[in-house]
Amino acid sequence: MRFSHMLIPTTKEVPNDATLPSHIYLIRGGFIQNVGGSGLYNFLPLGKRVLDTVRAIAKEELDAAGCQEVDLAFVTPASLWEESGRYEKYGKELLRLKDRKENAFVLGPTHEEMMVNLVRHTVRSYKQLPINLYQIKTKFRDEIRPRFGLMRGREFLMKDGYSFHKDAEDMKINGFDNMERAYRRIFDRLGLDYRIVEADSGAIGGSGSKEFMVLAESGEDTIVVCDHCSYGANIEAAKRAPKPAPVYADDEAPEMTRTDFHTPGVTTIDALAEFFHIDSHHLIKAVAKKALYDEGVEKIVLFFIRGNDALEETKACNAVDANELIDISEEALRAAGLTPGYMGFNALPEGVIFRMDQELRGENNLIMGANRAEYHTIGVQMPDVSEHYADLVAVQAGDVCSHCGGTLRHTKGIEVGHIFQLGTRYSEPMGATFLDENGKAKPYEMGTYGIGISRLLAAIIEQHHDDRGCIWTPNTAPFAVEIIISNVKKEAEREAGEALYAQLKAAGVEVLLDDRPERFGSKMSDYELIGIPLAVVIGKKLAEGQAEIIVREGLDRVDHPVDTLFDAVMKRL
RNA sequence: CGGAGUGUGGCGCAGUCUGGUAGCGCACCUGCUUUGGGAGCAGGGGGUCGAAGGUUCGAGUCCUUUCACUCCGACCA
Repeated sequence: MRFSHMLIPTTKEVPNDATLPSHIYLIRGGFIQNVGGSGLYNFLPLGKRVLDTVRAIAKEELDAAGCQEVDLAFVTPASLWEESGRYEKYGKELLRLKDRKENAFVLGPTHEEMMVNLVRHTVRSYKQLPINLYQIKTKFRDEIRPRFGLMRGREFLMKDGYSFHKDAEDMKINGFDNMERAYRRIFDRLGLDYRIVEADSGAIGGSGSKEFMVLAESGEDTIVVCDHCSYGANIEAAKRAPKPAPVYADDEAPEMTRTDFHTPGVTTIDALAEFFHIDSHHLIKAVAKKALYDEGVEKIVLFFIRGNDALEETKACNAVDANELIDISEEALRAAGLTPGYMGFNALPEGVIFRMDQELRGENNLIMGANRAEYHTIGVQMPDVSEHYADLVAVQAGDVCSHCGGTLRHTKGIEVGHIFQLGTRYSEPMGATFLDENGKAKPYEMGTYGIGISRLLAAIIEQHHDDRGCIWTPNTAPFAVEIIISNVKKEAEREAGEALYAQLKAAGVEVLLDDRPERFGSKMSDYELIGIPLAVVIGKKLAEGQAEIIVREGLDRVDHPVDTLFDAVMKRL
């Protein structure tokens, strides 16, 4: 391909809303173009080439793992979503629309319902199972806040796969584990440094899920990793060994008899710790939220955790089985009969539900709000009622790994893949069954598997760039090599460049020839910005029979005789 | 949705407070020179000032309404 004929609108200017390297370089390098803000992007020729490459790698590995590609309708009938119960639950990210006859549709953000519908009409017998279907298709999610370019657009290319099995064991082995292996191969081929972590199952439902996280400082997800073993988890699902009590000299661990204590003006954990001269480990923090349920039902819920812990909102949301948790104002708390700053789980007003962190179970000698103004209760003993307890807290850096006793730390990741063991979450409500060996109808055991194809372009660049631009990994680069003719008006340079270009093309190499009448500086800058792994510069050293070979990673340059350039390039590909 | 801000040629911005004939940089077009790190000179094209309404002799500027986008928090591949 000739640069002069290709639409590659590189710019010097940084788009003012772009903060991440991937966003900046993909725009500046002419890979993508923003469409009227708001998380919509056009893929220009360079971006399309990379996208197709990533897509092709995913397809190859999935097909090799026994999956079959299909292509489902993008506009999907709302009735299917009502069957699964997600029409309401999914929230505003789901773009709902009506046709001219007022029939309701949604733009598919994911396609569990569609795929179950496909299979329930076509698969009847256990003999046809397992089956694993996927598509690579544009999805639409009306994101609350699109940002970071391709990282969180509203429209994006996603591979979504679904497997159907006769029982849970087969789903785990031939579905879930098989996909984990396929995903490893895909991300390995893409050249990414990633980590597989335990994850929350979120809105899609089901149990047992893992995320593939590309490690990058700019990642939107916080992941917890162990510095000693291979444990890794999204903060939303991370576990730790119970937090040990502070170490006290001799027998100075606090002991108290239960009583209410006058604590005027002491409304924060820090103030409380200071007031009683006690480590916040022994305090109970109350975090109030409003939980939202289907059909507009709202409940006030209190979460009780240690004073030195922080609430992990996804865990908390799961603990009360809510669709969503939102913040609640102090006024609303007072209106419900609560006393901000002095809340505890004893003598709670009617209608307020609560959960306590599981690590508090069996503890005593704690201090907690007394549910009346200016009083805290000391010497609190935790009640022994199982349904009140759940895992609620965010694992903190320095906490202890529950697997090996090592130290946990936080790091940031970009979620590029997610695999779920779904079970019968969709097949059952949607009446999708097959006949088993005994002729009995059973719902399919399902797995579901996603890869953010367009997001991967951003993830690759987040991990592979320098201060000049992109550095594509060998298997993802839009071209394998770029030939830069320094000055196209010099016949000799032009001829040497054209000759090498013809040779490489004939050899089947994806090669870009920069034959533009630009100055050398702009061509080099564009090369560095676009980030093709290898370049050959035909320039002023041609007089001595030399050309220059540049490796984008590190920008190392070596001179090489022109007459053996072709072989030298081929050797480096 | 809560908080903050911005809408002016393709892109980035000034002009708005204090109303008086729309400007700068980049990009683009033409010509000449230049060609190893985003060139120089000369000439040129391109803007319903987000939208609607109002005040005024006169509105990019003042008032009202509205829309969109961006940034900081809750969603997810």
